[in-house]
Amino acid sequence: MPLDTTNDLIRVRLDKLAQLRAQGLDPFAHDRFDRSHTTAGAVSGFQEWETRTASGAESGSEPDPAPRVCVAGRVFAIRNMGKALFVDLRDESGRVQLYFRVNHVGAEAFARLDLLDRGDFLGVGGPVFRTRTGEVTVEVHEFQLLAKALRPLPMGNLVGEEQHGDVTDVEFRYRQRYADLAVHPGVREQFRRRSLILRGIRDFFDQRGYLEVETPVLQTVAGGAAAKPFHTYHNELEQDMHLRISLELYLKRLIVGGFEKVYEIGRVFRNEGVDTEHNPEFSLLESYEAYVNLGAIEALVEELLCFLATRLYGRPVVPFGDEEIDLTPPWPRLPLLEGIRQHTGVQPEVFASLDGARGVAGRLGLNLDEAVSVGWIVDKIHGRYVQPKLIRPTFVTEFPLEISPLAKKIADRPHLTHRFELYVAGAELANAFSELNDPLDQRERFEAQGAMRDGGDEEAHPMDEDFLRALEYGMPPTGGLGIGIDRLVMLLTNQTSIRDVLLFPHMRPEGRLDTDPASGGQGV
RNA sequence: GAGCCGGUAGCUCAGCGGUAGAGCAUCUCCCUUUUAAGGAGGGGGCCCUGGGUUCGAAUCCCAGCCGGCUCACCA
Repeated sequence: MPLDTTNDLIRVRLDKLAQLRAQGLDPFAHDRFDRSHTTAGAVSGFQEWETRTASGAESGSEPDPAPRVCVAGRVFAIRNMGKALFVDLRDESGRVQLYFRVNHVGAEAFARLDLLDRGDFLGVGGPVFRTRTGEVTVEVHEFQLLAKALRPLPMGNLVGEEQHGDVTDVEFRYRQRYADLAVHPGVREQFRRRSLILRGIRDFFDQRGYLEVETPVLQTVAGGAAAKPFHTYHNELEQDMHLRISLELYLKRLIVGGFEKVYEIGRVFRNEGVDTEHNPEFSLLESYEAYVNLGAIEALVEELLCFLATRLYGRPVVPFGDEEIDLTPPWPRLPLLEGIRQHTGVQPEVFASLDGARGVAGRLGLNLDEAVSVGWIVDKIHGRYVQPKLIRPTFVTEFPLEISPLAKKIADRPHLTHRFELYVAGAELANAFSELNDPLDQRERFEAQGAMRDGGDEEAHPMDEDFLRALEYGMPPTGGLGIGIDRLVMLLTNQTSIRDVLLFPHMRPEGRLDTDPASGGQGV
């Protein structure tokens, strides 16, 4: 939305900017400000000086002068007392109060403070003292306006750590995250924790000798998951391309190539709906390790979650609403059909035939339009009746073959696969297989998926000849893991909406922001 | 995709057929250590958009846009 110069609040700010420039004081001309302290550092430094001089007075030694500081930040509140003026200044570290007085800065400079607005960036210098009301405060002797805010920030009143009359409109906060972040230290903290989790994941895998790699985002065959891809086009090559929907197939190519432990944290794109648990682009962690089976991957996930929770909370327990979830291993293993038996009373034998499965699905009130296979039905029943009950971490195991085209068969029950999905807090958090490394079997699976694709299943796995060629060179037995990072961050930070763990969640375009397509304004 | 709820000043919200409101913010004036908020006075609106009903619509009706929640689906 272009700057509305008819708006009073904005016009006043533009006017003040013009006045500053007329005085040769363009705030946007500054390209640096040397800080001696952060705001929090200025306060703590002063408090240390206080205790030092208090003990110095007891021993009768000469007192140090009060510390002088240079601090910079955004102005959050201005309290004008006539010939004195107080400002709340905030930076990333916290806040400090500023005290301006005519005879400290001079009448001319003091008058210039009329041109200061909430939201402006200010750099100041002067000694620190404690006011009569006990607040540690910088007595400003010099100041520079470092940048002007032409728009008023969406904030209510702020005094100390309290904030009143805050912006609560979630649409505003997601669309204008910059303003949300500027005004809400708690939101910045949320994303700092996300970063900490990412750092933790890397530390975890690096400590275990895994190699972090990067694989293509632009692909001609987008596979490795059941999802619809985004389409794009390479002009020069005149080639249709897809954005990747998973990392799987390229990472397994690397296992073929002789890397024995690899992982990637990457953005993937799925052309599907948007809600509190889904964003069209999201971050996925996948790891592959040669010569290990599913049991090793279970142990790996148990360790990873405990490691991350302990980093954040000091113990392997995460908050969940007003309660807590204990992540201490071992976590229970629950075969898929056993979970369904426990929560619906339907016996596993019923799923021996498609007709039996369809009958149960109908009785349970499921929409059968797409019920093309037993596996599909089992998955739906699980999603609806079992998954929401799995609050404590649970490995659901023994997935049907037809919904697991990349997982090894269980030798004595070839309709099932060596696969688990991890559920915590009623949400799927991880998906892992003993990776199918038999290229002949893999080709049959792809062909079966192709038949489903021909049958109208847009999410059936596409044939990938290059991947098959890689398997044909030989891939060792391998354990693979996938974890949705955003869901993981939601779990670890007790958030119920994926938008609150994404800095810039996907939103429909704002009507009036629409640019002329001919001018090429909007990307993607 | 369906149902329900919402969109009014920079922010938070009230108003729900009869001149567009409040608090904070903003502007002017007074005040040299204030603390959500000293005192006095002033300005500020495409009431989401487009149709309709009506003497008259922010308010009622229809369609649409954007968002939230629930459900269906995908991680």
